Amino acid sequence: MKNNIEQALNLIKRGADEILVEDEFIEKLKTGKPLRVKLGMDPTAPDLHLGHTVVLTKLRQFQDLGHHVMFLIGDFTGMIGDPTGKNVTRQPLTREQVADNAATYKKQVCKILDPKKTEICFNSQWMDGKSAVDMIKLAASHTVARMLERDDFSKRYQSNQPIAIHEFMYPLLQGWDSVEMQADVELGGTDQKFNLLMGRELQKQQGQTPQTIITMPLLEGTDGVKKMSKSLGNYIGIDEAPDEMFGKIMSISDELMWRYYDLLSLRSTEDIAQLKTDVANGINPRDIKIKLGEEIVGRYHDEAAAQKAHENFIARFKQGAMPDDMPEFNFKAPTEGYPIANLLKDAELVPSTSDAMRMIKQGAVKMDGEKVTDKNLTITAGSVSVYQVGKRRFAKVTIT
RNA sequence: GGAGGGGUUCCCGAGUGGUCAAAGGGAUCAGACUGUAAAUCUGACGGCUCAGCCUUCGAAGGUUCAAAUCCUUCCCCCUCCA
Repeated sequence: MKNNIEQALNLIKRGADEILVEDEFIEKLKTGKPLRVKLGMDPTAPDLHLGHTVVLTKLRQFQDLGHHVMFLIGDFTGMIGDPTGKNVTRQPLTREQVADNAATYKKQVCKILDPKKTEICFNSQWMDGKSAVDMIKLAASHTVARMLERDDFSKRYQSNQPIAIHEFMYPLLQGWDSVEMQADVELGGTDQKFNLLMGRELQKQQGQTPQTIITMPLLEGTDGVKKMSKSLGNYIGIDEAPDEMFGKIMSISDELMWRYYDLLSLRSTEDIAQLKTDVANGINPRDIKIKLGEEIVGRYHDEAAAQKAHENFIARFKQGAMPDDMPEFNFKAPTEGYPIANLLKDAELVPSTSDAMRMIKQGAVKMDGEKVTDKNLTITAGSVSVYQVGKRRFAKVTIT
């Protein structure tokens, strides 16, 4: 029994940034009762990438350990918007936007969590019924000075950026959710620490045992340095096509792969340790990365898609095969023929004819598998060929 | 309100009248190699009807044979003081 707890603790701690308070958490585990584990998300942009799934994966691990998982969709708080201090006060979402996003969220989240074992909550459920008096009571529970401890509030305050009064309510409301949900554990990103701690405070005030908070680090993007984000273009979206997803995972460095294993894989900690040993003993890290790729693609698509993505990858990059399907184009040639540079540009293989010229110079362009060396080449009507730029860009072009 | 600093090609950042399509780094792309779309090395990296031409250095004007660099006005950011 003691061993079980240790194993569970190890799994939970894997990749986690902080567990507050760990001793309390161990005590909770020792009771053997399923813990009520909370994760809240704002239904803002429902376009998830792997970075967002780090906390969800942790939640899934809890689920697998037999705990009760509650996924909270902050449809009420979403109308305020977590004041992340990105710079200015956020535009509140409308009810409709929130409802739309919430539905998308639910669908995507079920790819990671076991839907049958997941309780989905909406905080409008208890917040809508709150009176003005309740709200004032809640607001009275903490001081402005305490709120200003929050990093982004203090930064904004110091730099004379506006902080609307209602933004102070956000952490309180999030904390109140924990009270309503009687959470034993709450997960969040490292940036959520303040809000998570607020839950502990409010729970204590209400005579509940304060929740354990577990913060998860921000996942590095495919570049291995900056955090994964859409705007940096280093993300892997969970809606991406299998081949693309698999390829992107294969493109991460061998080093970063272990980070992804820790934070995204549902494999046991022992299993991962074994993989590390294997690599140390000379197994090609590529093969270990393939396993990761298959797991991830399998989760967001299915087993067959994962298998196929793997095969396609091997075929294309190891054996230089062409992909099964590629974009097709139909162009009308002028009498003197279609200049190759324009063809490549029009087929969206390169962004400009200048780039096409460069690619030809660098020997990156192939027409039906033959390297193109003449940049003044023109294609005459009646030609149907496959054009390739680099290893990854293909297009089938018919000239009429 | 006062004083000062700054806006350069995707990002950071050099560049104070011609040798500037603009150093260097990052990102990206390509080639080689390989163990992979890892790592490493090499190269490319504004556009075009591409050995030539055209357009860029916050915006608009101006000086000059010649301006990212000088002048004028405007817009925007930052630091310090009040």
